Amino acid sequence: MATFQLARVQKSGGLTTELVESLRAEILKGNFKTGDKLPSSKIIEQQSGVSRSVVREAIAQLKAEGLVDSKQGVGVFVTSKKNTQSFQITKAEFESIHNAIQILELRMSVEVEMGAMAAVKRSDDQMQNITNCMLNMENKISQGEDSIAEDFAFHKAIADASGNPYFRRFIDYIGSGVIPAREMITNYENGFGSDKLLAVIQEEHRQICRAIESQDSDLARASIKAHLGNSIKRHSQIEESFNINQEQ
Amino acid sequence: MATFQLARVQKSGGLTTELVESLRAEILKGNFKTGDKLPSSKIIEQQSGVSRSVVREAIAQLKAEGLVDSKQGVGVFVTSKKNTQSFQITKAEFESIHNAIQILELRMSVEVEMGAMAAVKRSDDQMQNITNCMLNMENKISQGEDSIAEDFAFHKAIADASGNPYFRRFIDYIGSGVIPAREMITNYENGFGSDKLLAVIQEEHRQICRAIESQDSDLARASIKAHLGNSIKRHSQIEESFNINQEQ
DNA sequence: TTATATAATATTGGTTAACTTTTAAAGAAC
DNA sequence: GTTCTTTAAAAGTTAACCAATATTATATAA
Repeated sequence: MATFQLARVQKSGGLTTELVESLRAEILKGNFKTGDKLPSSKIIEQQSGVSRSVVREAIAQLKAEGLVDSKQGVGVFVTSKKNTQSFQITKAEFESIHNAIQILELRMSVEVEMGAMAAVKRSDDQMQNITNCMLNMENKISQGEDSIAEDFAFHKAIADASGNPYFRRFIDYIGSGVIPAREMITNYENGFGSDKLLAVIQEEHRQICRAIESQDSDLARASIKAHLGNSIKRHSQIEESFNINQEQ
Repeated sequence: MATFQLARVQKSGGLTTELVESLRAEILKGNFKTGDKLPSSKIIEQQSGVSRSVVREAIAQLKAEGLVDSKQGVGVFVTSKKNTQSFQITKAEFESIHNAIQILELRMSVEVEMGAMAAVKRSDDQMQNITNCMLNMENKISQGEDSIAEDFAFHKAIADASGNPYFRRFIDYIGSGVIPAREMITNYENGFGSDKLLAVIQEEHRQICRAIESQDSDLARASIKAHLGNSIKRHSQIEESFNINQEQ
């Protein structure tokens, strides 16, 4: 059997949620391969230190995700088909900070090249659209209103300028999941200066704009990498502070 | 509150499954609208005649589907189930050369950063796996056999070494669509030296291997970019030659 | 010895009941 | 009217139990 080591779940967002994420991570990491039998409920109970109900609910969620299947009297098995029909990320994944960071890494890899392509291929109209989106966001911020949708629109405008519709489709998909998750972050960050943060983000946007406007693909790459890299850093800090709070 | 009438579930395929389907049907039928609060566990127990655990597991599954969300002390609410979208590329798209080029561009953007991360984060075991995949492909080629699956495995091994499961999921999805499309290309290229082409590809793979082995992320980026960039070039040439043939 | 029935065991499925934590709402105090 | 306190309702969690099912070991018969 595959070796495995579940983190002893701690209270934060519900035991079931924690266990779901822990198990899903193990499966996705490959510690349980397709067709493998998961440890029995009893063993998972002991390893994770939770009750049977929690384990059963966690398994129920993974079943609904199509990641595992169970047979009475036998065990729970990792599904074979996993993900060849579509690329899909569940809502719960978007809302977990740890997963959100990894999703951001994927998103960053796409947007970096997307921005470089936009710098090379953009039309004047597309450039105007990008600029407008940036200004829209600036207005919202100066009025103290929520600017998440405008931020999203800015990135979509760059996707359009890349001339490759698959970039746009990818951003559409990833972004729609990121939006609700981001509200959590924004709420968290209100504590230590959300205005200042928005000013930083806006300056990053301006730099991206300039790079694409001057058709400098290397600068576009660098500025988008910096922009999303900073976002990843902020998420990491939140994750760390959560861990510290838990250990108290 | 919305009116509802759950069928009294009977044993057939599992009580939980029955209840999940019953509740999902009610929601999809519109008997519970977006934002509505579902009846409490207790009431569902009574109406459907099952125990609390079954109700809770059913709710857990619906949560995983993104159809509902629960708040402790308040209730379970129907979500704006728009999140059931997914990133999907049809078979026809994969098989069109023009789209295949654009899909390759998306794939390249992901693999470039994925390779850079793999170079930094890889374990020795993961490196060994990458090397093995490369050697497997080499063997297949020298024996004159098809090596598409081994090529795919090589890229997946790098995805695993990146430590980010979303890279692996993305490559799994994109790659599974690319495989059938690639047969077409290979067949086409048989005309002007498939052996020579495979030797080139293999040399590119060796270079990627070396970059990740020496943990040089910049070199990894460059070598993967070259590798997939060349693939894009070949596709472009085929596209052009098709166009020329059509114009004749 | 080999084939088959039987019993023991392990595992998921399901029930029940009690307890904990969170939330919202109703009152009480100011 | 505002703020604090109490209280009830709801989801979250635990524990102990029984039922159904599949595997495995064991005993029995040919």
